[in-house]
Amino acid sequence: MDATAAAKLLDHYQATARDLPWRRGERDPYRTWLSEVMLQQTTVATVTPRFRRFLERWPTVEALAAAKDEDILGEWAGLGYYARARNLIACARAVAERGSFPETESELRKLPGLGAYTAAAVAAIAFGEDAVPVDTNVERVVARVFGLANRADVPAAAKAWFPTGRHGDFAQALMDLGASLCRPKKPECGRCPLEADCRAAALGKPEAFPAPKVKKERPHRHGVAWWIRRGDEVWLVRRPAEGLLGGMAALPGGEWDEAPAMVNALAIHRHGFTHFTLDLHVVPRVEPPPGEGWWQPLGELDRAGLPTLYRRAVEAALKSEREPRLAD
DNA sequence: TACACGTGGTC
DNA sequence: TGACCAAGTGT
Repeated sequence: MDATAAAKLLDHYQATARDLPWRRGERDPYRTWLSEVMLQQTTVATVTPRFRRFLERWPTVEALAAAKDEDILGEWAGLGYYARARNLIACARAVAERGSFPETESELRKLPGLGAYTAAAVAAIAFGEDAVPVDTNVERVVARVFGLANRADVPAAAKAWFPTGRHGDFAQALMDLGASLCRPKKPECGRCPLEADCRAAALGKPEAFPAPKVKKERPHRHGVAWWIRRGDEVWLVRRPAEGLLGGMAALPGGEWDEAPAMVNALAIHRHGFTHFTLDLHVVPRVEPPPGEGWWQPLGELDRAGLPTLYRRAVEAALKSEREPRLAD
């Protein structure tokens, strides 16, 4: 692939790029890092308002490092993949401790939550290094342009194609193209600046590149969440720091099992995780179980920082209390 | 390498 | 409506 195609893509990007809030702070490693972590496996539409809120509340990495864990986890609630938030906290404190962000890909890579993609993205975008960030968009666009069915062949092809001195812009141009025209399904090759340079388009089968991943079956599980009221309050707990929804606020309850729960539930909320689905049976109970927890006013549930599973389960329970006949 | 790890949007 | 998918990382 020649430099002309790369130049065409950069021109197209310059002409069409959206005014995303983190683009204005591209040379600010804090803003670049924060946006890249939030964008891991999460859409631009979801991230945009959350990024603004984070930046308003914690304008610098020092401010974020000084914040309480529960405040940061609460602000992350609903964004998913909560290990990202736990790593965000650890990373902010490591950076504040050393005084500033490291400025090379290899040093960035050592920080918690910065894997191969994010370290390369921050190095390229914030520090102008010729690092090669390969996310799912870059992978797909490069696989199509070069006609690579095998994803393992993509990084080398990408590295050869990225124009020297423009890696940050080029990565964003590829990601933007992947999100807009070069989509997984029904790509708009007719509007793509790279159509004439694209092997997959020439073959007439852009969707065949890269080869689809093999999908796995999702098991179904059941669990119990206790619904414990005291006046206009409900008993909440904090989940263990590790594992699923680690460190997040929650309704108390036991382990999730594959066996159906034989209990009389106030509500049953079905929730889909990445690797299994869950029927959470919300069951009334009088006394809190042993252990730490707190009474959360029902009028201040938004401030509890509940992940979506529990936010929806609480909504279902409240609805069922209001309209017992309509309860499932 | 393969799996755990959330959620919301799209078709 | 269920499958697919998203600016991936850690183990």
